[in-house]
Amino acid sequence: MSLDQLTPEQHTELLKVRKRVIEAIGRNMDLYGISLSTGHLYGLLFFADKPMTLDEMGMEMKMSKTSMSTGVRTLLDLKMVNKVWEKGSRKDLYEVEYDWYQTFTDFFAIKWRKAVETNILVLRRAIQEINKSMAGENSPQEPFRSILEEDQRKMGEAVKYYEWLDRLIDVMESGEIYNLVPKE
Amino acid sequence: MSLDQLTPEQHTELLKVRKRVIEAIGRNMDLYGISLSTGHLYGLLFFADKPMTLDEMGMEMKMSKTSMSTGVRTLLDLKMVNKVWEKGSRKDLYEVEYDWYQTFTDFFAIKWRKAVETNILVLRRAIQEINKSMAGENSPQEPFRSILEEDQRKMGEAVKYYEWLDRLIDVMESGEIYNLVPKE
DNA sequence: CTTTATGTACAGTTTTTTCTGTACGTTCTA
DNA sequence: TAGAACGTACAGAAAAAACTGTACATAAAG
Repeated sequence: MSLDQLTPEQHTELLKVRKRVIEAIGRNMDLYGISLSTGHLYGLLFFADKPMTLDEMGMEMKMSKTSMSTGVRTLLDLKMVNKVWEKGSRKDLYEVEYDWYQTFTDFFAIKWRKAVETNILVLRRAIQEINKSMAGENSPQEPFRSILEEDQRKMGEAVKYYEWLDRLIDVMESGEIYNLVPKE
Repeated sequence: MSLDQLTPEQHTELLKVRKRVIEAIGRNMDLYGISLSTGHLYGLLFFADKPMTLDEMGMEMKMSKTSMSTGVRTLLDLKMVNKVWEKGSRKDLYEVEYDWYQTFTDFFAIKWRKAVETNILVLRRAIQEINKSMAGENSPQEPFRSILEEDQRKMGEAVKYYEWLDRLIDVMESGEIYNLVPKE
C-alpha cells in the first residue's frame, strides 16, 4: 500500500471513510452466503490500490494467514476476486473483480444454477417414481391415489418454476438481461 | 393430515418419496439465507394438504414449538408462507405460498432491495464527504489527493452498479421480467 | 371476571461455524 | 540436491447460531 506516504492524520481520515463503506458492503454480503469477516476482506481488497498478498491481508485485517487463505478461496470460488500474476513475486496476489455486474451474474451462474439443477433432478425422479407406482400391477386405491396425484401435481409446478429460473440464469449469463435493464 | 387413512406401507412409501425432495429443496434454501431445518419446515408445508398449526409442525418435525414459531416467522418475513384464517380455530394456520415466481421476486424485493438501498446511501455519503474534503480550505496535496480521487471513482462505479440492480429489482417486482423470460 | 388455550420472549444448552497455530507438502532458488 | 518461502490441511479453541423448556402476555371461551 502506498498509504505509508501519508501523514498520520490523512491516514486516519482515509481509513474512517473507507471503514464505513466496507462495513456496509461487508454486512450485506451475507446475500452471497459470505461471512461478515470475509465480506470485510472483500471490502479491503476493493479499496486496495494494487493486488495484495495473503500476508498483507492478514496484516490489515489483523487476522491469521489461514483465515485469509480460506476467505480468499471463498471469494475466488464465487469469482469475486481474481488471482493476479506478477513476475518476480513468488507470492499469490489477489484483486477484486471490479465488474460487479459480472460478479452478480456469476453468482447466479455458480450458486443458483447448481441448486436449480439438483432440484429439477430430484423432482423429476420423484415424479417418475410416483408414475411407476401408479401404473404398477396393483396400482394404489383411494385415498392413497389422490395424495400421490396431488404430490405429483405440486412437484410438476415446481419443475416448471425451476425451468423458468434456469432460463432466467441463461439470460443473465448471456448478457441478454442488459437489453431489458440497460447498464445506464 | 389425512394421511392416517393410509396403510402403514403406503405411509412409509409416501414419506420416503417426500423426504428426498424436502431434503434437496431444504438444503438449497440457504440461498435465501435460511437454515436447514427451516428449509425442511418449508418442505413439510409444501407437501401438506392443508394449512398447518405450530403444534402439528412440531409433531411432524419432532421439534419444539418455539422452533416452529421462529421458523415460521422467518418464512413469513420472506413471504414464503402465508397465514391462513379459519373460523372456529383459535390457532394460527400457515401454508406455503405456492406461487414460486412470486416467492422469488419477493425475495429480491425484500432482501436485496434493502441491501441496495443502504449501500447506495452509504456510498453517496462517502463520496460527498470526499468532495467536501477536496474542495475545502486546505485541500489535500498529492499523494493523498490521488488516493481520494481513486476511492471516489471506485465508489462512483459501485453506485452505478447498485442503481442498475435497483432497476433490475423493479423489473422483477413489476413482472416486466416475464416479457424477457416468459413463464412458459 | 375467571379460566383456558395459544404464541412468543428469554435464558441456558447444544450444535455449528469461524478462527487460530502448527505441521506439512510444494515450489522456487541457489 | 538442499534450503527457504509459501499456501493450506487439520485439530483444537473461540464465537455464533440454532434449539429447547419455562414463563409470561394476550385473547378467546365459559
